[in-house]
Amino acid sequence: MCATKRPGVTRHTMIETALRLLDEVGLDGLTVRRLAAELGVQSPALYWHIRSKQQLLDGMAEAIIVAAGMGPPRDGESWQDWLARRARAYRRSLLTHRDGARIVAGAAWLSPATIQMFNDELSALVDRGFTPVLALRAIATISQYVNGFVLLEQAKPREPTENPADQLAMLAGLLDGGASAPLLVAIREGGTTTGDDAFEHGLRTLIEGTDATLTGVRSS
Amino acid sequence: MCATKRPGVTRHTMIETALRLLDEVGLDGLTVRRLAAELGVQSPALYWHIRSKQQLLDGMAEAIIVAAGMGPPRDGESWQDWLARRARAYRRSLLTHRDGARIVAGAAWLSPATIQMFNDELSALVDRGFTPVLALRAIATISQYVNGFVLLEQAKPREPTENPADQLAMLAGLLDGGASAPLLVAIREGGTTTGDDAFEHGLRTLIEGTDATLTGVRSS
DNA sequence: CACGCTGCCTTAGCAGTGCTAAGGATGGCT
DNA sequence: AGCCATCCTTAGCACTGCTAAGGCAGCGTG
Repeated sequence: MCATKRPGVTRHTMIETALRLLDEVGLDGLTVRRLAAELGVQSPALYWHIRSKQQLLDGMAEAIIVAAGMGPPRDGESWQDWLARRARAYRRSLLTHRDGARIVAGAAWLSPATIQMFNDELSALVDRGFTPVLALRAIATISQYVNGFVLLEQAKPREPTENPADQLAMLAGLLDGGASAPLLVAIREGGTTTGDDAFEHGLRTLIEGTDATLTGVRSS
Repeated sequence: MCATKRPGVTRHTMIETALRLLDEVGLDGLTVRRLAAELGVQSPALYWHIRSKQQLLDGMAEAIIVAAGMGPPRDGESWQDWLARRARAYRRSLLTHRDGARIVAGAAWLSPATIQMFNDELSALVDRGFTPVLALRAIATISQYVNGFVLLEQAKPREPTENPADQLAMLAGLLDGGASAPLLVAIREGGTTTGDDAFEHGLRTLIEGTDATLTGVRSS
């Protein structure tokens, strides 16, 4: 296998170049013609290597997932630490490329290797006291959270939100409680719905909740 | 305000019709021309009422959010019950329309009324012992989870997944542990990553985690 | 050596997209 | 009656993903 004879462009270079191009122009600007130009060929040439653009996007999604380097926990690592590390790695990988979350959200991933890895991860959780169903749901829930989180995080600011201070003032005029409205207080005290702090909060919440569920199951 | 003179099509009817059309043709099939035809006009006529298609999608997103009927808790409702009810209502509303999650995920919502409601919700949580930042993050985290969950839930099955049993058998051949691979056991025991049960699991996890965080803050 | 065959790429073009420009019709107001 | 704002039309631009058909290299075989 892996018999790359000597074509100027392969599936692999396509995906690599597409991911690089993605950071420049964003998902909406990533057209087949633009990618072809970047590869030094005409656009229909790409359809020799892929069946459709969606197939290319699927490949990019898998590359992003693989790049996260997830997998079973290390020796001696608690499942809490591992799940947190895994979630952070996943988010990092999504954030690495512009619109990364949108790409994996719109893909029908599931390469055999990914499934195998997923299964290994479940095994690790089962070894640590999870039932198979609980393990599946724990990982799925966290993944769904990370996906949803980064998706909002990468949502383009529709209008470059002029001055943040102005915006706060506008909110104060709008809301009932004036400057003491909880939303304003929260924002003033550094509360955000994106960024590392907000992510860590949600992640901690999920892991603590999983912990509660797990001990509940054990004691029953 | 509300001076609808007598145009054949208004912003409101556009959004309503677009949502109905969405269920038929999906987000990818929802074109301006198709919508115009549905309204009995030519496509450029719509641009008298909206500046761009994205603006239409934003309107649809807000309609979906408003239709969820969220808002502050009822009298005597615990914050746990309320957050759960809110999350379920949100998911229901997203599921009501095909590709609903994709639409709200791609929108820059935030109408003044929505912000006001959001602020009221924070107030309710603050009344029940949350700090403003904690309240903001609790609601944001849950919303992000719901969004991510339904997004995957509504992801189109790329190929209509022939026979489920065949697929299970194929997985069994693929995975290391054979038929006893944790992933297979989980699936066989009714574990899914979409559907009501999976959703309730993640929701419970999040609320229990929030509970833990809250009591942790209180006791410190 | 000439042949044909396969792999990779080209040119040309189709159907469809969001959106704009310019003008026509219809009504209410002065 | 005349004007003007409102709402819709026709025509068309630049662009999209994708297909059809052909060309041109390099290979193995007669």
